[in-house]
Amino acid sequence: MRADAARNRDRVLEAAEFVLTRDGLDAPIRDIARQAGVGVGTVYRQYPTKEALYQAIMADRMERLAAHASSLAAQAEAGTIDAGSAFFTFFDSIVTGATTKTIFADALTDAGIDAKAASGEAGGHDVLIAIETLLVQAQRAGAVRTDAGLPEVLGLLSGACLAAKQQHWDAALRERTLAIIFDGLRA
Amino acid sequence: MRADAARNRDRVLEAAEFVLTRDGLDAPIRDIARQAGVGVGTVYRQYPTKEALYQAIMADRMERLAAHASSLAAQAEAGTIDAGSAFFTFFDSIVTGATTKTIFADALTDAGIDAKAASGEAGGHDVLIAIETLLVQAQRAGAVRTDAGLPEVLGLLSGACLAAKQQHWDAALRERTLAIIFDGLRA
DNA sequence: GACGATACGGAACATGTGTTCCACTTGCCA
DNA sequence: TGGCAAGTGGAACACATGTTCCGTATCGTC
Repeated sequence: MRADAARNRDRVLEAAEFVLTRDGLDAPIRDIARQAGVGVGTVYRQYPTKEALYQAIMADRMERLAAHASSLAAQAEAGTIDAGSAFFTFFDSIVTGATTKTIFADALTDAGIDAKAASGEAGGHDVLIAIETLLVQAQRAGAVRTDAGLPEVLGLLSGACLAAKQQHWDAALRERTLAIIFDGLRA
Repeated sequence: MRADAARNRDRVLEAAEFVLTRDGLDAPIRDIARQAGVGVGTVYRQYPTKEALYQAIMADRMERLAAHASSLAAQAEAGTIDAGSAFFTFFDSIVTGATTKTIFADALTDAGIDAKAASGEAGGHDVLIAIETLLVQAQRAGAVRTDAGLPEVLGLLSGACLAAKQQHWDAALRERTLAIIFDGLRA
């Protein structure tokens, strides 16, 4: 691969993340290309379709999310933090992220749908596995009711993300609303 | 107004509700016209813009929703049913409706945004006033925590609607997820 | 039944956006 | 440095969809 091609690939990915995060999924490819300072042809050379570009960004986001969740799970396992805090902190951080980076909400929802498609055992996304780990740990620690499964938690999580996104929750409203959800989730 | 014009106006409204409910907001006007058995010109004669058509349907829906909420509020006031049940029943029926009639979720969210725009006193939509009445009654009856305001309830409500819509909740999942939210809302 | 006004249908237009294509440019290697 | 393969930019194309327009059909009245 030529040096300029590699440079452009990174610029396109960066620009796509920026623009999609700002404008949502409906952002035109032309905007992404302009942001990256390249032509649309260059974007299409890297990602054959808009869907592919979107998938690439989602995969990246999901990976980071999974890493965050795994890190919290490991700390909880080690006893550095308690499992309940780990679970609720993660939940909160996702919703907070969704408020500003609107693409988060859709991503999470997509993941949830994937989860349903591959329901039961071999859950598709790493994020989902990581979230389930946090959930189970919190339940073992007695911080979360045991009759709440992954589907319910994902429903609450993406619901909160979607509402936060569409209604533009401020920090105070987010805190109060999450407090209600968290109280419902407790054992 | 000519008789055929009046007949078509009703057919268009009916078709629009059907198609928008089935396909969501992105449904093309042509589909609505075809469903109504008229040309697009006829649709545009009744509603000068797609937005106007959407608003007309939303207004209709909101009116019915408000009527439902008011009816429950009146029953609760009269002591026929208890205020807590009235509130939670209404909440449940909205989410159930959103699962099949996907337009509900967007409508509710829009209403919520309107509410924020006209925040404070003279809340715009009748539905919101009716919901707030149900909420206050339930709080007076000791069935709902008093630190939950209308914004929080609307957030939870539209969040649940949006998640139910996008993740295609079945009845069992809806019931379990709402149980968690309701537990969080209780005093 | 005739006639004017009203309404209709759907082709045509405007616009936005995903995708392709190719003449031109640029990086790499000998 | 010269040559060519790889890469680029953006015009052009394809297509979906909101909206307008007008020749034609229909309604209501006399």
